Amino acid sequence: MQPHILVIDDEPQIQRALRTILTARQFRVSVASRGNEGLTLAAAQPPDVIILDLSLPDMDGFAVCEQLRQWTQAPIIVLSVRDSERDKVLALDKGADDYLTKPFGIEELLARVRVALKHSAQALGTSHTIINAGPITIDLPGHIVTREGVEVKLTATEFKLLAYLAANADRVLTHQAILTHVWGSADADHTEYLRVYVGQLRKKLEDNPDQPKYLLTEPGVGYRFLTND
Amino acid sequence: MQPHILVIDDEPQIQRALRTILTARQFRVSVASRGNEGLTLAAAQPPDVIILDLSLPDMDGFAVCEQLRQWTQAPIIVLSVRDSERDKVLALDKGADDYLTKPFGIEELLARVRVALKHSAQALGTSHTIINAGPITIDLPGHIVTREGVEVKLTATEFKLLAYLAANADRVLTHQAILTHVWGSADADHTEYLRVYVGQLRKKLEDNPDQPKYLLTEPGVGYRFLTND
DNA sequence: AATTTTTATTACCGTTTTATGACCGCTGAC
DNA sequence: GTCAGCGGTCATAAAACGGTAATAAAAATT
Repeated sequence: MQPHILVIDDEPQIQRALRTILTARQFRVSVASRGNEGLTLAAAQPPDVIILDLSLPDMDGFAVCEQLRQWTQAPIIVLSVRDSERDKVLALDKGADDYLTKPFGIEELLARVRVALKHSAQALGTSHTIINAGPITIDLPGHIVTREGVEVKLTATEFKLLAYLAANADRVLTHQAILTHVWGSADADHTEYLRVYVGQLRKKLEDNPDQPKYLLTEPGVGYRFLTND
Repeated sequence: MQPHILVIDDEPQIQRALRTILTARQFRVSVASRGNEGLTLAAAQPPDVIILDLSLPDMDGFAVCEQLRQWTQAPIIVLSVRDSERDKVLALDKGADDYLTKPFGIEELLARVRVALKHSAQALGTSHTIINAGPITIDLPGHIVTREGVEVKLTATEFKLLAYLAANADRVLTHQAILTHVWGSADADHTEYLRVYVGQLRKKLEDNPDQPKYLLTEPGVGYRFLTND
């Protein structure tokens, strides 16, 4: 299957140019003019790479980036007319993978898209937006978690934690990795947060929180979300 | 453990600047002035991120990139005075993950290093380094050890020890080397730890712990993990 | 401004793990 | 033979780890 690229940019000439060039290179292309539209499209058809313009009519590009990162790890290439270092650092720290200042060479963009695709190929679970594990269903873009069909209400942090574990299902995630991803690198040593929040998730999701079947502890290492295929 | 960054650049002032800044940010830094030296260093101490200047005294930066990609997937951030699109495309297609034109802002570089580290962390989680020895299977990233298909529960230290022995399979590892790697340099002389923990591993892994087939003692020297049946 | 929800933080407890010492047996040197 | 040194085994106290409940602080809602 051809890689799928989502372009979020409101300038018509950029839209046209990118669509033409990317289609010519055999990519499947979706285009959104507004941030919200982009988020919806991304959720409906998970792209392999996202090209995101920072200046959008309806919302801040940084915010779009942040929102996307709540549930997808697809590479984000940010485009912007602004060359300021502050913007670059901010975008990259909000989860962007690359930052290109307009005007840019089309061959450079394509090369950077190739790099992004290489990365997205490495990160497997990216394409699944809905994860199942026994009676539990996690709709990542929709921020909805259900157990035996009924919705389970999770707080923002609980969801972020579960989303990260589920996006890397069946793999061990170290305390460090989880903490830096969910709480930020400043809290990388607060393993007590993990104990508390994993406990809360277990209480809400597991049939028998004492003997978890899905949210497993890997003693001395971290945690793992089991999907029991 | 602090992330390790390898800088390959021959300009003394860049060397100095990067070393200072990166060290201040708690990274472990190695510096090479020539391409060959860089390749050797990378092999000796695999870095988490490589910062590579394209213009080197002894060899072409593109070639260094290509060579590195033969065996490592560590993210490579290319630095160059040349802003030409051709160079960028070439470098990225040769395996670089990012391309920064000098002069660059130090905060931007740091942000891009953070992005690279994010990628290298992900790559680690997905690569399936599995070691086999007779009935024993060791899944290093998964932290899972099985014997005849059934999972063997190991403690964190037991696993760390076994992982180190298995990662250097069939080679003799001295008491010193093992102790510094698993327990840290402070405990480098406590060979009694080794006796105890190797014993525990044998009990859990060997068919006949008295006559080990895999976890061998090298009298007076150290231990060796055998994979050859 | 008051109330509720969420997040950060602490204290405590049971269990597991780790560090560590005592003891034992083998092997080679004298 | 015996003794020293090395490696293996067993037992155990101390420490670390993970789970849970409670509470304080902050944020969001009303």
